[in-house]
Formats: sequence, C-alpha cells, structure tokens
Amino acid sequence: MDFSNAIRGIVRAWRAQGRRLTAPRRAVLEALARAGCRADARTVYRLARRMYPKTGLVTVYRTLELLVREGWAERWEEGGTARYELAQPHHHHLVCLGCGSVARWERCPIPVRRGTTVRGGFLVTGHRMELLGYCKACRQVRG
Amino acid sequence: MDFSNAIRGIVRAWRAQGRRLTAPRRAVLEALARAGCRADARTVYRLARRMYPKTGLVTVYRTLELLVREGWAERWEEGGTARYELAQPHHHHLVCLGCGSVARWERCPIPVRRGTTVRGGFLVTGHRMELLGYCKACRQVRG
DNA sequence: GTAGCTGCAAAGTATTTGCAATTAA
DNA sequence: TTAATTGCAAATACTTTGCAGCTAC
Repeated sequence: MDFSNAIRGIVRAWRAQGRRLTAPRRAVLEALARAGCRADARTVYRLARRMYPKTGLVTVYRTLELLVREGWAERWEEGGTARYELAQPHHHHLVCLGCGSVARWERCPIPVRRGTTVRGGFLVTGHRMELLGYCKACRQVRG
Repeated sequence: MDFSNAIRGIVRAWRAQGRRLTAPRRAVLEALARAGCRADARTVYRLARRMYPKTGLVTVYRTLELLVREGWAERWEEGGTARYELAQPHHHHLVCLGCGSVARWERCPIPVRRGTTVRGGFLVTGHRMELLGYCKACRQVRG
C-alpha cells in the first residue's frame, strides 16, 4: 500500500485551512501510513518517535482524532483500545477469531450505495464492514 | 422485538452446562433484552437493578462478557465504552453521524455466505456491518 | 456440602484536559 | 509577531482483579 498520495492530500488540505505543519504532525502522518491496518495510538507513537523523537503521546492522540474528525482516518475500537488507519482507498477487513489478526480486504461486496435512503428516511453516506472467521494459519492449527 | 425466546434458549443452555441461574444473572439477561441496541454496561446495570436491586456493576460486566464469549451477545465499542446487545435475530445497524443514534436494521445486504473462503484461505463464519449516514430528524435539521 | 457466583474495594489501562512554553507562518 | 500547537502532569473514565462471603444445586 502506498499512502503518499493520501498524505500529500492531507498536507495540502491542512495548508489551505491554515493549519500548521509541525514536525510531530508530519511524524504521526508518516507513522500512520507505515503502521498498516488498525494501529493503536502507542504503535503510531512508537513509529512517530523514530521520525521525530520528541513527539509526545498526547499529540499523537490529538492528531489522530483530528484526522478522524476530518474524514482522513477511521477509528475502530477493540478490547478497550482505539485503533486508527487511513481511510483511503476504501477497504474492509478480515478479522481472525483465532489469533485476532486483521487483514485488509480491498473488495467491497456491499450493494447499498451512498445517497440511498433506507428504513423510513435514513440517508446512507457510507458503511463499514468486517468479515469474521479464521485465517489460513488458524485453520491449519484447528484442523 | 421480543427476546423471550432468546432468553429461554440461554437459560436452557446454562442449565445444561451446569451454570447457576442466580437472581443477578436473570436480571442482567432481562435488562439486556429490554435495553435495545447497543446498551452500555451502566444502562444494563440500571435496568437490572430495577429487577434485582442488589445487582452489582461487576456482575453485570461479568455476565455480559460470558454472553459474548458464548455467542449469545455481541460487543461493540464506541467512544471508549463497550456496548452490548443480544445477537439474535441477525441484524445490522444504521448509525447517525449527526446525533449518534443507532437503529436496528433487520435486512442483510451482504452476499458473502458463511463457509465461503476468501483472499487466500480466510474462512468466513460471520460478519458485522453498519451503515453510516443521517437519520430523518438530523436530515431535517441540516436541510 | 461445595463449587460456582457475587460484590466490594483496589488496581490497571486508555484517553482527555489544564496550562505554560514553544514554534510555524 | 502571534495564534496554533505541543508536552507534561494530573484528572477522568471504563473495566478488570483479588478475595472473603454467599448460595444454587
């Protein structure tokens, strides 16, 4: 996955909004892109510090929340921990009930389109889905 | 929604397993059924105490986790809070991005069946989905 | 009778907030 | 210059755990 386009887009939008492009923010962006699917704040923090060691955990939280609020990132919660990832390109997840691993799945089998209205007036603007099951490795162990 | 069948099933299964049907557990079951979609532990606690006032919050947590572990209930996490609901009958959710309300949606538009294998060996046994958008009330306010 | 269950209080963990210092533009 | 941003430390919120007493079976 190459997220350089996504990052460029975010940087451009932030510039246009008058937001400041600080070193910690750049580090969090880069870290989020490298972290893969559903990284928790601590993971992003650890990666961000490689790029800018003075980055603080609080700034990681604040930057991630900013990205979610503006739609650049998605937030998932699992086991009492928030997890984040870049939203684009659209994708879903395969969640293994055996080992807990989460894999990216770029197909989208959901036929409900944006702009559709369902169940008495609910306007659909998006969706999120996960397929639950067992990954190859766990299936081999369980037989 | 009538959950009396679900509750009867749970009680029967617990009996068969040798689990004890204590007053707090009955209260939590009943409370969960009455609470509707995605009730947090405190809501279940409050309702359970109406039926059995000595119910403790810790027991609520423990009973809910037991139900999730055995597949009777589903756990969702939102905003740092775990939310629970009875899993049967199968349904999805309409989540309003305006007011945060969550409505039950009994249709299932997902064509990926249990038992299917996707993406190099991942065996699908279930799924969860939510449609994001705006409820009728919020659409009227936003115009 | 006895294992399983309960509830209190304490501990653990994740996340948010107040605020003075810092810094990008 | 100056308002946005940062990071520390403290506060908050949710959930889990240790353990002694209780109770369904």
